[in-house]
Amino acid sequence: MARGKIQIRKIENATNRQVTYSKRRNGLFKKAGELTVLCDAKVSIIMFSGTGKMHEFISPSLTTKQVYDDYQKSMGMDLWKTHYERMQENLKKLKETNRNLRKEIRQRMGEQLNDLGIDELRALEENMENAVKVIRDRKWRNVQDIHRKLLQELDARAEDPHYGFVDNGGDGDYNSMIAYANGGPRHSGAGSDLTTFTLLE
Amino acid sequence: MARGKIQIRKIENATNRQVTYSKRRNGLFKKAGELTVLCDAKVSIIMFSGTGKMHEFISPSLTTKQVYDDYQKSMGMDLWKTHYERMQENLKKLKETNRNLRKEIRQRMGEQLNDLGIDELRALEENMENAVKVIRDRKWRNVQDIHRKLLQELDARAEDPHYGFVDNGGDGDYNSMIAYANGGPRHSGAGSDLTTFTLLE
DNA sequence: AACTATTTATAAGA
DNA sequence: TTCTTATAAATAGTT
Repeated sequence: MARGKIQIRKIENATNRQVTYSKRRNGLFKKAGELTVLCDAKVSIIMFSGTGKMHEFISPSLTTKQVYDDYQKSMGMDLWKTHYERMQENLKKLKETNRNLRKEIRQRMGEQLNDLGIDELRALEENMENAVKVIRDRKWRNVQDIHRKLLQELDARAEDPHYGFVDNGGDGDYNSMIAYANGGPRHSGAGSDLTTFTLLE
Repeated sequence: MARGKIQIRKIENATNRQVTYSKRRNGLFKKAGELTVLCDAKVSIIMFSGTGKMHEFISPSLTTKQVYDDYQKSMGMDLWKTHYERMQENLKKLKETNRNLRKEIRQRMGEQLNDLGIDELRALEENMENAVKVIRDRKWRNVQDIHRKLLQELDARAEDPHYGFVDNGGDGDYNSMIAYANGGPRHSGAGSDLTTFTLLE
């Protein structure tokens, strides 16, 4: 467009190409600025040179992110936004659920009972008593399993001439095992060894 | 830029403004296309007219999303990605926590005890027995509150000549209240009225 | 949408 | 990079 017409095809000389890029970039941005003012329009230009350098134009009082969000809305492809919003809702629900679960556990530990009416207290008591029965029963079944295995072990030793059968005075593995299952060494103080049931953070 | 110079300020006549927008938009896009070819560059233009209509230019073999992703990378302002990733991690943690809380509640209801060893079973049993005591105690304090209020009410009636004192045969409010608190009408079947303690979805 | 007088952009050279 | 300038291109106002 001056001192001779040029063909619109890639400029082979790298230096010329770079110079032309620079000049025309300025021209483009100037035009974009004029368009913004003359026609009350919003323009965003992002460009990368052949060497990867980035340049941008953005109409005053706008941000590129804003333009891109509007662009997505305009395209109906605000995929990202809906995804994001759905996620945020999900997060809120999960936190709420979490609070409720923690509250229920606290109540089942005998704390924070103020919110409960008498009906609810009675229902909770009954439910927990039943559960304790189940747990106690399970505990005893465990003990019996251990007992049975222990006897088998002892039988095996008795039948195997490799092992000598030793009577250690009635306080052998079996009895101590039962004692342990039935209570074991109690810890002092209010703190329990209930590590499994510590509230999670 | 022809038939007279113009000032670069908003064109007041709406029709003229619209026409100029259209013409200059074409000019801008043409320049962008030439720049793309001549300089081996990548250009993305997004623009909105004053009336909100969107138009875009994008160098061939590119997508606008691609350009904006590159833009973010170039700016180091991967605002969304970190935000998004943080959110996703948060979500994962909450779900995990939730699973653990549910499991603990199930165990406290006497279900899913298989994962527990004998020590844990014993600790759980003890913990729950203590909790049941607290709950039972709280229940009785509630009953006593109700009792006390009832007596006050009856006293008030007795002292107020407006109310006649009626002996309804020993099965009045007080006794039925106590009976209710102490067990009340039981529901048949396995289903309980434990609505408060239903696991949340 | 076309025309065209002018203004503007810019290629090549310094 | 910037300046210069001849010339190509864009476009404001008009039809």
